[in-house]
Amino acid sequence: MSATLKDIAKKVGIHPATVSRALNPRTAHLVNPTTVAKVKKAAAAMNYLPNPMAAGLRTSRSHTIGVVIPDLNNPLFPGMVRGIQDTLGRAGYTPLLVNTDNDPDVESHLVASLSARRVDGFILATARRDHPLLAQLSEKFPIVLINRVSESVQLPSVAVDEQHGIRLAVEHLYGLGHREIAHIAGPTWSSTGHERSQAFTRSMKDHGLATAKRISAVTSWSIEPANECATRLIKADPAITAIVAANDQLALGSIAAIKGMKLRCPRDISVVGYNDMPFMDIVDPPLTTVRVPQNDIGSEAARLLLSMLVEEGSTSVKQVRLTPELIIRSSTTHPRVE
Amino acid sequence: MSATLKDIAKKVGIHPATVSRALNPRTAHLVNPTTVAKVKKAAAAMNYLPNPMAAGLRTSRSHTIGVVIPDLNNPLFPGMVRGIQDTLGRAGYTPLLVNTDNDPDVESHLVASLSARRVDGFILATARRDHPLLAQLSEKFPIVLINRVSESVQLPSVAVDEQHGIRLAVEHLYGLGHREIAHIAGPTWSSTGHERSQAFTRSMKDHGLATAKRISAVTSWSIEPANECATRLIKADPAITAIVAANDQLALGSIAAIKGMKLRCPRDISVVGYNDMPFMDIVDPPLTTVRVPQNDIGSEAARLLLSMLVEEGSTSVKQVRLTPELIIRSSTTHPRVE
DNA sequence: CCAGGTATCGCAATCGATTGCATAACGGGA
DNA sequence: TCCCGTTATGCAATCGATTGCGATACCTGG
Repeated sequence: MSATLKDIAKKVGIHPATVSRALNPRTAHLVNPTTVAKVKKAAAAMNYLPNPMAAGLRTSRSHTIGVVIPDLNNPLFPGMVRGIQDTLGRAGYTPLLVNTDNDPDVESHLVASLSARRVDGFILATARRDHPLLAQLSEKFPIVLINRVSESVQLPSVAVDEQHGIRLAVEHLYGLGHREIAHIAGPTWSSTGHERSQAFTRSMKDHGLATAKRISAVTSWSIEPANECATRLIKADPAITAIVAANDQLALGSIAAIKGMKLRCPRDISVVGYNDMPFMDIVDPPLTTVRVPQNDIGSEAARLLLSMLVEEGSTSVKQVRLTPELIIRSSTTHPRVE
Repeated sequence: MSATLKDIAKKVGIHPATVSRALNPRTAHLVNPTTVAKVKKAAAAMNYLPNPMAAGLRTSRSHTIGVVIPDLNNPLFPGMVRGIQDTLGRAGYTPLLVNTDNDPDVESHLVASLSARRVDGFILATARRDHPLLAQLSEKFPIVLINRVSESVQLPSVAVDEQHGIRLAVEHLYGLGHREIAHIAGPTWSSTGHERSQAFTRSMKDHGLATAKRISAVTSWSIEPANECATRLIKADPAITAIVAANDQLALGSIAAIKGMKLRCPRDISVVGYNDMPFMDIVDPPLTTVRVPQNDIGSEAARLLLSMLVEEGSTSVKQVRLTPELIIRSSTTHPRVE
């Protein structure tokens, strides 16, 4: 089928081993520059493509990275995947992408199947605050967490400065005149949900505002539960003039709740989201939200993992935090004066 | 590291070849059932995982499929990817996902890199009506096209019955009383754009409606060009009361155009989209659109490719068409009576 | 002119699973 | 009893690239 090292060797009249060395940049200095040139020409002429299985079998490195995503349909993730693919591809690595549907059983099954494929490392976006799988997995593979972090194990990660992001949201609302601000928190098992909730409390306190009974957590990152949650919150406390949602889906659910109660957003209640997923600029109303650098998270994580792959020894655990940015649109305005 | 066939063989006291046969369902009948049992138990005990590189090297099959997507950020595709992953995974295959950004150069580069990885086949969502790469690629690999089809080469494909989808849209508008209907067509280089445009003309003719100067094609599947295009169309022909857009992005662009001209959708002009991407139910206004079975397209394509992988010989080219469905929301209503 | 490098390259083993062929054991029919 | 056909298993080659080790040739300084 495709040309092999042996074919090239025969053509040039040298030994396959020399061809291998000539073609490998790391060992090319061991072979005469003129023969390197001849080999390269021959290789190009026969359009030689190295067989990764043969190389991988010998070196036991597949040049392959397992990328585990909770839900690809969540528009937050494709951006990260893009970043991962780009920088991984540039380094000669191929990502193997899988979906867990937020199901731990599915996850462990898929991780097992990726291990069977002998991936060289993992990028995981599925971390829970306390995640049993992570500890044992991190002993066998280099791992980088993205978007979320783990509290049970210290692992390399690339995430967002949640404190900063939430502060941006709160200060924006405060600046508009809001004082009665509520928070629809994400699931408590996820670090993002937890951190953003904590950050909300802190930011409010910084402004001398209380949060008692103003925080309600949802059990999944989706619209419907947020709708119910926000409805309950508003009914229990009609003084609320603004909501900080822990992500865009929850913001959309909150807006649905507001509409469902025959109120208007932002006239009656302002809403701020988090993530800035695609199309958040054209929903009704266009969502004010905290934009996270999705692409950068992905590429940064890939870079981090690649560096771990070369320098095996270093035990330092790098934990990167990227800075989010507030995107002001039309779901926020001054509180109504009555 | 991980246990090998030899390890198991030593433990059970037999030859590695026998272990291989015992573990392979296709050859297990060649070995004594009792030793099969012993081998399986030992394999499980040592939690043996076959090395796909070694197997692939010998058999020259990687159990890997290249999946080429134009743009993962387009919410249409993650659904298909899901379908592909599920049925491919069930069969022991792993998809290798790549993004081309709709750039032919990037595409050929990525396809080359997937070839180098020795994928067993391709699923391509990037087909153009006349696609030079496809012919040569299809000689070397089994290929299935999804979403789009190719006209220059007859290739297996899984797509949508565009005629039916567009007819649903036109009949819906016609039923509401619209007669002055325009079409924002997709890029002419894509089969979907072309077919939907043709289908629009045919469906209009079936109702005795003319389409002269009522069709305008855009050069990329994105919002901004559609905005300009729709603006031009409406300015040139203010009698228009409804627009059939060739996909949801174009519909969103059309709605932006309508708003930009201080008109209202659907009061002044109704708009129908195509695809039913996520969140189309919460944009402003919620979009009436033709829903395509994204998951089914993916899983059907995977099934098709898998069947091609087993029965090498058959030269029949299966071309599947799935039936779309109209989702009526709030971007369409009766035309205004003036 | 020779010893000790150094540059260049060949040899052969190796990674782990697969598979055609050979061998051995066994059972039944003539 | 002998032969032949199963059944079960072993043997060894093979896939293609990598790499430690050894061999050769050449070069330089003493």
